[in-house]
Amino acid sequence: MNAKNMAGHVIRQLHQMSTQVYASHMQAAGFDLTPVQFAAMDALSAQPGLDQATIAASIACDRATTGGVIDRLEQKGLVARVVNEKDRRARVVTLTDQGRDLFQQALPIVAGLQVDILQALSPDERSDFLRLAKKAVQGAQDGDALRT
Amino acid sequence: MNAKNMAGHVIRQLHQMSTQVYASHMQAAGFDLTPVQFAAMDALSAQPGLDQATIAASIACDRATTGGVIDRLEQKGLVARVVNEKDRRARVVTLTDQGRDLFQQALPIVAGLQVDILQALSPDERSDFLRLAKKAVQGAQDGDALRT
DNA sequence: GCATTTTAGTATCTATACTTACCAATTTTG
DNA sequence: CAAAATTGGTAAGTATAGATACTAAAATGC
Repeated sequence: MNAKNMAGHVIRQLHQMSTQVYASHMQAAGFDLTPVQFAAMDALSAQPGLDQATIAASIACDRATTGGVIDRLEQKGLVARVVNEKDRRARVVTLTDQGRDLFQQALPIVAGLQVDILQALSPDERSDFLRLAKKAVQGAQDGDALRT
Repeated sequence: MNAKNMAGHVIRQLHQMSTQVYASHMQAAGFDLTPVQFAAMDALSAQPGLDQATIAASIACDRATTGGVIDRLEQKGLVARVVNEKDRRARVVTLTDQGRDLFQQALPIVAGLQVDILQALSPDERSDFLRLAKKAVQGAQDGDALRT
């Protein structure tokens, strides 16, 4: 059994390829937004005022990583962070006007590049792959692989 | 179209899950070896004396990343690095005796945990998933997604 | 055979991503 | 209600992962 054929190795390469496609498309479209930064903005667009821990759960990162992501979004002026008066440990995060605008512009680009990530697969294969991938992720969260 | 259903996001989660499963199994078995470090050792086990650029191509990392990986393996005493006298730019990397031993011990653990990464899928689904994933990676390398 | 280009490796910078440890605030418990 | 446990966020440390820029060495072109 060669390491190159192991599931973990193939998944890692898939991930690298995916971020490459994302980066090249987004750079070509003039956006300075990483995949995780976009995911955080997507979560905030759907539910404004989430705290960082809830964002972390939504984008599947831990609290420390999410803190850094929000830091960078705040530095770019795309989100605002305010201490929650009801629970002074938590910070309420919202998109700024600029953040909302940028997200709306980026959304069609990000949605459009998804097909290019799996460009080598036919439409049928793509939907098969996505179904299996989602099932694998879902099953792991229900099971014991991702214990937070 | 929710970001959570996009291919890129699902693939990122797959990757996180995969590294989690790897880390927990390897830690339980008493190994201090990351997935990429293992992949590098696998490449060196199959072809001793590779230079770093060839290792980089083999494990699908760039030269800078691979340099760091080899640094850490060298610090642990698992690989040795010598300047190639034929081409003084290149460094010939080989597994040490200790590295070879450790790799042989780790190999069955790493091979065994691959099934747990896709634990939510049936055997048929697993092989379908791996076939599609490999095709997607392969197609991207032939195409224009991963241009080195 | 010398200039140009390419290649191998390193260094630096940024961005996930996780761990552990810590502080502060809130909840739970006895 | 006070002690204990939990939770939200940050900080420090380590490991990919890539971009860019740099040095040194080798290959190529003319």
